Amino acid sequence: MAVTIKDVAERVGRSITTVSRALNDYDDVNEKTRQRIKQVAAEMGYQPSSIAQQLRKRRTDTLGFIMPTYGPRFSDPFFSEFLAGVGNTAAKSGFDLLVATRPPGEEELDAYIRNIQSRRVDGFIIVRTRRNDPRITLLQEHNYPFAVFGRTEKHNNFPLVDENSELGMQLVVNHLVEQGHKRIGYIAAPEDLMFAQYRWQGFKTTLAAHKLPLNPAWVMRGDLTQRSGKRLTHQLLSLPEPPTAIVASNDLMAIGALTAAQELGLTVGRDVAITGFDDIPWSENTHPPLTTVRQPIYQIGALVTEMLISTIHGETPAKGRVLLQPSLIVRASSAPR
Amino acid sequence: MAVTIKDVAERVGRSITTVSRALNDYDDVNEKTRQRIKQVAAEMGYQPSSIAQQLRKRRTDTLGFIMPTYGPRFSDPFFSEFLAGVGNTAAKSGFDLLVATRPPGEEELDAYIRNIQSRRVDGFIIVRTRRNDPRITLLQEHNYPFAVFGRTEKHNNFPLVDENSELGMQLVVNHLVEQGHKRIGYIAAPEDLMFAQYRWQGFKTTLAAHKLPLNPAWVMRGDLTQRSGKRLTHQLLSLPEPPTAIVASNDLMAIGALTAAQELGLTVGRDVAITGFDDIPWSENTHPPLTTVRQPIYQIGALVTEMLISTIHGETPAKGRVLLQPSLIVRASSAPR
DNA sequence: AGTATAAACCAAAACGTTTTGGATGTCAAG
DNA sequence: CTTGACATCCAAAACGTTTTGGTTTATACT
Repeated sequence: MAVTIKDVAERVGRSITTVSRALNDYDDVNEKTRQRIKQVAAEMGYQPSSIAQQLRKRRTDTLGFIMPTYGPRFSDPFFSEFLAGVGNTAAKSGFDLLVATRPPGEEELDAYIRNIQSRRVDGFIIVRTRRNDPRITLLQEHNYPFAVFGRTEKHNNFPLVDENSELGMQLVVNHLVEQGHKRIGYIAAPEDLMFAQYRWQGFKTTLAAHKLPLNPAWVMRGDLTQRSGKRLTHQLLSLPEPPTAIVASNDLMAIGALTAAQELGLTVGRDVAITGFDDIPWSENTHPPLTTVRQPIYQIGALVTEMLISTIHGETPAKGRVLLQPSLIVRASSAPR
Repeated sequence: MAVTIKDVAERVGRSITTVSRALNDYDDVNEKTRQRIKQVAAEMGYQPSSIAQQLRKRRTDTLGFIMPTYGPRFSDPFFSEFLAGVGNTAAKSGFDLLVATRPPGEEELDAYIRNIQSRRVDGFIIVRTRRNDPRITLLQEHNYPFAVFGRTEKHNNFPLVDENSELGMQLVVNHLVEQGHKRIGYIAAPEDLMFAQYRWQGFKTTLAAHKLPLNPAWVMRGDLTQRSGKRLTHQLLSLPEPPTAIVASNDLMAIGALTAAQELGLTVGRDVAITGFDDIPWSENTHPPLTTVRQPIYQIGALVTEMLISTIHGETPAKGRVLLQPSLIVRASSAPR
């Protein structure tokens, strides 16, 4: 068995109380004793049992992150970067990270309930908010700390970070209009995802601001994968009067769109413009490179984690609601006509 | 505060012992009492405190996974897929997953030590083995359960999964030779990574089997990123007598190589062949699509997790050492000449 | 000498479980 | 009426900490 505080206490001939207090730098222990205790503890390789500590301190110093995964071969570049942001920030504040992967739905919610009721973590990080998000409802009912990436329709009396998607889309549409495009199509994200709404709003509004028509036939809805981007683009470009530019609501679908356009013998950037949203690393190296909107995922992960830790500590986070400004990355997929 | 076993006990007018035994289906409690206890527990939303359970049971039912991350904007498609395999398998056996992100080195090893000494997890999952891997040394010294993805040079008396990289490279080289290539270059991975060795071995051996020359000038060493793949390919193709095919030891570098070749005005697949290794999702959609070797990352993650859980349970895993057979995926980047 | 003050230490309680080793009551058999 | 056997229950210990509320001893001050 591992070495416990009792072993150390016996070794130095002091009580476990004194050992504990020495190691935690209380000032009611003699300096010499403290030195000796610290030395012996180090020699013996003593580390307090985190479990016993958690039980006694009534906190776990652990954050929960349940990743919504779609399908088994799940490989979303979003998550590894976000995870790095969360993990590094948590570690900096002495927090551990408990990660699980669940498809959205009942199983997912069960995981939340069990983790709450068994007090396994001190709080949760929520990503990819959905309409009427059941995770948020649940956590609020239980009065459990959490922080969110992605706006919601509810009263936001909880810490939240989001990108300004409307602005992002506005930048995209403005850019396309500058390039002379007048027939602009759109590939939307699944309706229940909150960001789908905001991006769509931004698109629609900006189009209207330019007094450009919004042909319903030019609007498709995909499931965020390349495959669906490709399929829908095939449809769009086969219309009698196809759009000259296609705005996809994420990079993966835009990349699928690139493929589709090329399969139809079109040169992207000249015959048709295609744009994405997210700026995943891949987008820099597509053919042609993809015009897109950059979201600083790593920083968002870090920020949302800081906010969660503040609320766990009982502080109201300095900023309760942050809207980050995205930037347009212009690349060859929307080159001047 | 959350509801404890004591609350349930008081509510049903039984001792906490009886409640505990009822919920755990011991047979020394009256069937009626059990029913009632279970019902009340459910109504009250009682879940045993996982921490108290862990303390008492002397196990955490938690696996540790410390991801070696290079640099802050870290986004390796390998990890999200692997993580999904690990996470889902762990959940199936009732294990949680504690994830951390550390750059290889001292900090990383510290994290292992602390987690071991504070008995935070029951075992570790190790990936991307390195030469003389200090993580393995450490875990063996402490006699701590772990399972590994990637072979090592030590006696393997621990569970281990790897792909047969030699075979993978053999398939690649055979394929290129069939296409008539005689001058084949190589972009190696960092020397301290074990898989770098095996892939290099496979390459070298197969070349020799075909009695083909191995010009030292055609061998470069990269750091697994696109950037280095691109840079090194520039160098390779600028040689007075450049190779006609370039074998990269992972997909990301191969993708960098594609870019470099195109920048030099070459048509990949016709003027020069380029191959990768891993078959990340991206590789299917490069221009041209990348010939590569498929590793079933998700399954590997699942398998290595099963093995770890077996060893934690004190069983010797059914198969202590698994070598998976990769398959060659031929795409246009190595089209017939 | 007596008393207040400070320094150094510690026993015991508490956190919420599971498990050990009975205790109690009932019923049937002798 | 006694004895066993069985069913049902439970008090207490243990897991390894931290914290509370002390006690003891030495020192300084009247």
